[in-house]
Amino acid sequence: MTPAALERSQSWLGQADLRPTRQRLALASLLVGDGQNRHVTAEGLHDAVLGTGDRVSLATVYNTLRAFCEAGLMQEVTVDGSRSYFDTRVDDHPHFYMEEDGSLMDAPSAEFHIQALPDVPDGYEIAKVDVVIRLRKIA
Amino acid sequence: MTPAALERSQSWLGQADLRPTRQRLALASLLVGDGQNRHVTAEGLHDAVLGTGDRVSLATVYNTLRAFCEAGLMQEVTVDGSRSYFDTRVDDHPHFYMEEDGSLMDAPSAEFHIQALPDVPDGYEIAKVDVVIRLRKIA
DNA sequence: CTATGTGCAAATCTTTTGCAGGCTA
DNA sequence: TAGCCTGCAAAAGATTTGCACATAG
Repeated sequence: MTPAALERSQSWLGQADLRPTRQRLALASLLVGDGQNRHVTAEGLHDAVLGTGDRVSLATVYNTLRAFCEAGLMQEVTVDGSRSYFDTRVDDHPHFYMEEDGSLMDAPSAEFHIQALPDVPDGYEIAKVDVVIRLRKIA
Repeated sequence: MTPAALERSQSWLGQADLRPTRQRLALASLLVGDGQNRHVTAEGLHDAVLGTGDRVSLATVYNTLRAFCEAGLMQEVTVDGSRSYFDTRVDDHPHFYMEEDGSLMDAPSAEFHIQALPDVPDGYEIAKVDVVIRLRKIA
């Protein structure tokens, strides 16, 4: 982990008053160490952290991702019934989902626009609008 | 099951060359017996069929819903990581999801419009655009 | 009769939880 | 030191599967 990545990870955790433990720093540096947005699954992040030589249990990866979401550092994105994805970008934005390999990425939202939303039933308000654009490889 | 519901169920299965077994007819009549669209979970449909007095195993409900999807009679909708929803309406349309009780319904799509979609990465084409409008009860 | 369906129980897969021990502030 | 974290293994929940029996065409 570079010094810059360490510092980013520490301040990211600090924002949410989460203690900078070894495991959290290891995960945070993979998530925000380079300042880029990431979309990960628990399994994928676990593999990635093992790849760096750090040892973090899968249960801790799950618990930590959940803690990051509760702290508002990440958000969960539902695209595939069988797995949860976690996104380091926390505003409401559309996603591309590659059906081919199950990867998820941000769709350029500048070019995306919803012209009109349907009327919401009485007594309800919109919590969030999820847009997932499923992509298929052209044969 | 009314004669009309039976006939609708039979022709629905017939469209897809699925044999009209007792279990499939029982499920189909709950899904399309009255000509309305339905959004169900496997568990919910299983409870419903038991409520009518018919006996269908939960495994068969799962297998049958999957068969209906493969046959193009229904589509799976992903809104909640922990459960699958199945929709009898098979075109691409937006949904309302009530976070409060986990129910799913069609959003009036006439009033819904996407003005511009982001550019799709080279080599890919859009398979489907999923829009889920999450609703929260106003306090 | 033969290929399809069905039911049950067991297997799978992802995610959560209980609890004993470890570590940060 | 006190409370928060972590790891492990076990639990939990949703869905799938193997296999023997049943049934539609």
